[in-house]
Amino acid sequence: MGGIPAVINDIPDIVIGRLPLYLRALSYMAKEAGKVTTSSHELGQRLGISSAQIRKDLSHFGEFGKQGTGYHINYLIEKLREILQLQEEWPVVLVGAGFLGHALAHYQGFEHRGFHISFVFDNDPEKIGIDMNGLVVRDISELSDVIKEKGVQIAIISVPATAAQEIADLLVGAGVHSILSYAPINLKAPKGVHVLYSDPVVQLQRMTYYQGSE
Amino acid sequence: MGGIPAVINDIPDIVIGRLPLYLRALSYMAKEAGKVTTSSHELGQRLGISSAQIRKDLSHFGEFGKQGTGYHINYLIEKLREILQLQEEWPVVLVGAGFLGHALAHYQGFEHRGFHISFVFDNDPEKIGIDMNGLVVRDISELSDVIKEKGVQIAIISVPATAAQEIADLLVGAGVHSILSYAPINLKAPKGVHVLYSDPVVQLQRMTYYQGSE
DNA sequence: TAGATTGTTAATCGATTAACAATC
DNA sequence: TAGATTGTTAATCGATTAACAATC
Repeated sequence: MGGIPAVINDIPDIVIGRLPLYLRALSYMAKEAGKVTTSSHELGQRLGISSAQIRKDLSHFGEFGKQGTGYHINYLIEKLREILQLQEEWPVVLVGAGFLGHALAHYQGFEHRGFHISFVFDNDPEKIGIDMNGLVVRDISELSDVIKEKGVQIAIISVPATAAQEIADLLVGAGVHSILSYAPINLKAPKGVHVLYSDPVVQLQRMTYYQGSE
Repeated sequence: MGGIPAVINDIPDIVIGRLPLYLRALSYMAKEAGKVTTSSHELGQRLGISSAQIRKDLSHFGEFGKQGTGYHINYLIEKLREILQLQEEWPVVLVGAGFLGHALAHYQGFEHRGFHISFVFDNDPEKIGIDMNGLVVRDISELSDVIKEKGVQIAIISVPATAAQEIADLLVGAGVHSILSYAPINLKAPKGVHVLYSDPVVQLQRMTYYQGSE
C-alpha cells in the first residue's frame, strides 16, 4: 500500500550519547568557571572531542550558535535540556537497598539534572521499612502497583546478579521503559525498553589490556 | 632516518571494549548455565551483537574456535583473560570513603574477575581509621607513598566532583595508569593515562531522549 | 574592518555485515 | 556423509574530519 513511511528518527544513538557530556561540561563552565559563552573548540578541548564533531552533533537539532562569537552557554544548556526531555524531573524507582542502593539513595547528583529517586524497594524484611535519606524502603511486592499508579518510567537496579532478570521483568511488566542496571549480567528486555549497564569490573577490564604498553 | 616504525597496535579500542562483555557472558554460560561449548551465534544473541562481529573481534587475537562445533567456553575464557592481562589480580586503590566508597569496598564482584581493592583513602578525620570490609581507611596524605611503594597502577575515584581533579593529579603523579572515576566531571590527565567514567545521571540522560517515542 | 567561529559539504576514515570456502 | 560453524574477504554502511563560505 505504499503509505506513510515510518517516522525516521535519523539521529544516531552515538550522537544522543554525547549530548549529556556536553550538558555536563557546559554546566560546569557556567557554574564553576563562571563563563558566559564558549566555542565548539573550547568545549571540544575540555572533552577531548573535535570541534567539528560538536558542531555536527548540534546541527542535527538546530542552529544554536553565532558566527564569530560561539555559543551562549545558558542558552545551549536550555536547548540540550529540551532535546533530552530534562525540563521536568523524572521520578526514578530504585530496586535494591544494599550498599549500592544506599549510595544511590544518598547521591546528591540527581537533583537539578533531571531526576529524583522517588521510591526504593527491597525484598529483605530486615530492610523493608528503614529510612534511606528520607525514603522508606518498601516491599518488592508493592513494586508493580506503585509503578503503575505513579506512572514511573525509569528504574535503577542495584540487586545481586541472580535477582536482576526477575526484577527487570517486573519493571518492564509494570511499564518501565528505561533501566540502568548495576548487576553484572546481560538483561533480556523487549524491544522499546532501553537498558544501560554500569559494571565497574567491565570498565577496569577495558583498561588492563593497555597496562604496560606505555 | 627512516628507522623502525613505532609498533602499531592495530586493534581498535572498540574491540577491546567488547572483550570484557564476552568474558562476562562466557563466565555466566559456564557457571550458571552449565554449558561447555558455545557458538558465535549463541554468544551474539545473548549480547545483542552479530555473530560476524564476534568472530571478527576474536580473529584479531588468534583462532580460538573449531568449524562445526564452535568455541570451548573455558578455553576461550582463558584466552580472553590472557589478552586482557587478567591472569593475576590487580591491586586497586579506592579514594573516597563515602557512601559510594563504602559500596565499592563491600562489592563482591571484584574477586575472581581480576581485581582486589587493596587500599582505601579519605581526607575526613572522622573516616580515617574506620574499618571498611576489612580495610582500614587511610589518610589521603599517605596516598602517594603507598602507591609508589606497592606499585599500584589502578585507582577508583569516589570523591565529590570538587576534589576529583586534585585526587587524579595525585594518583597520576604517584604512578597510576588507569582511573575509573565516579565523579561527575571530566578529568584532565596526561597521555598514556586511561580514564573511564561512571556517572549514573549521564546514563539516565542518554535514555530520556527516547522516552515517549514508543 | 579584521578576526573569529559557525553550520554544512564532501572526503576520509573506520566499523559492521554478508557471504563463503574451509573444515570439524 | 551432511550439517554446522569457523575465520576471512570484500562490500556496505556509518561516523569523523577537513575545509570553507557565510556572517557575527
